[in-house]
Amino acid sequence: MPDLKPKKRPKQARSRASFDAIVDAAARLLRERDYEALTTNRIAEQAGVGIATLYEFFPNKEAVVAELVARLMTRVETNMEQAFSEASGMEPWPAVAHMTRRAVGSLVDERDVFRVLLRQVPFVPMLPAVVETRAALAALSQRVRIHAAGALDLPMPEEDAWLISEMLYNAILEVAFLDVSERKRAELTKELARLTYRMAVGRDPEAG
Amino acid sequence: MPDLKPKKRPKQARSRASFDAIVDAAARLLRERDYEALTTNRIAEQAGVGIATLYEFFPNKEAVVAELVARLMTRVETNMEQAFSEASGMEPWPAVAHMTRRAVGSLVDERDVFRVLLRQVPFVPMLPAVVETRAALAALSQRVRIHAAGALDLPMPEEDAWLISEMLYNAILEVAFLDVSERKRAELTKELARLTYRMAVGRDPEAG
DNA sequence: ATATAATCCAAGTAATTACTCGGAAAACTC
DNA sequence: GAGTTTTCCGAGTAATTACTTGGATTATAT
Repeated sequence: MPDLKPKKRPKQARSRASFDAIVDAAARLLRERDYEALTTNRIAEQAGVGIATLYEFFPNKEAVVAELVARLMTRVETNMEQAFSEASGMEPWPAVAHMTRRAVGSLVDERDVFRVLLRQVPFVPMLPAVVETRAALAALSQRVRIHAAGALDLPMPEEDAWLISEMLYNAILEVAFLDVSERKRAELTKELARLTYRMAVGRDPEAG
Repeated sequence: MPDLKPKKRPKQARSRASFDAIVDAAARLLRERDYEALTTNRIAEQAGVGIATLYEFFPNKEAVVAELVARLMTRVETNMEQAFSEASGMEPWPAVAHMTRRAVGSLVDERDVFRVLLRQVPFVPMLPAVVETRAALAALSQRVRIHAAGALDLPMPEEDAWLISEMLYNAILEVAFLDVSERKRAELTKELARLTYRMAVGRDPEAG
């Protein structure tokens, strides 16, 4: 694995602009092409800086991608933490619906970038920012299961929570990546929350 | 998209061996390295044939990968069809458990290859063989839902079936990819089947 | 046996890649 | 304003890539 940290943080306003332009350019390129087409020379060109300027701040191509992922994920994390605290006062079913909605919502704007990063770039799913966000989803499903224990509890609490969070995570991605109207996406998101609740609790949220 | 069909099928035994050696070599390389490291020259070298021999049968690198995917997926499809017919006489819950077990089982042997192909190679998830197998999973979840209608039916049958199959598909992959004992994998697989049943039917398979 | 078709291949090519070099220009420090 | 640090960059490089060429070798057909 190559070094994924920027080799130098910009210290002046001018270079901070270059640094940001490089990261933004990488995102812009991923919006329109595959990861395969993402080259350092193209990033620099798109960013309007010389290729040597890119290597002034990043040790290699992967570090640029890692920085982009970090930026995207902090937005997602902020969103999720906020949603989590909002949901803390809710009943289990509205809480799950709310969290699911926010999770999908925090991905849709940049869905093309997320799709390439999370589904094509080998090292991205292993990045701390991504791993931590997935862990938060596992915590959520644990919490729902405890708060609203079903008629029959699940026999393997940890494993089931892990499975539920894996399924939820992947389905959130799929729903966010879909190219449908926002109305349709909202419907699918609600159904996804319902299915998650069914898994965790063992009965439908609208059942007696 | 490049042409994914082999440019020429081998007609003699000698060339059939070369053809197979090329596909096998690609699989062998993917077992140990990323897709990025899969090059035509390396494939030919691993296969013990000249690079020009590879291009005698395949128009490009992607066609080799597509042929490998086709071979891997026919084995999965055969497995699934057999499992499907076996499950046709069963009650819904044993049927789901059986199908899930077979799905995971048909991936584990080549999990390293499947992981790279399905999670890193952009065009593989769109290949007909893969799309068709996923469609079969959607049909399964539909069937379970109808056969064992829950206390409260799902409000959006098609969308819910799609969501369930997406979640099941991804979870099957995750469970198959895990590096755990076969005993642990069997436990996880059963729990996955249970969660799927909960989603589709709205109650636990062991509940009254 | 001869002609035809299938199979093989090592060396080579053109393009692309990630990344470096050597130094100029601009911005801070005192 | 002299000196120091930061920022910038385009030309260049070494390595790697997918793929071609031109022909040799082997099998099949008649």
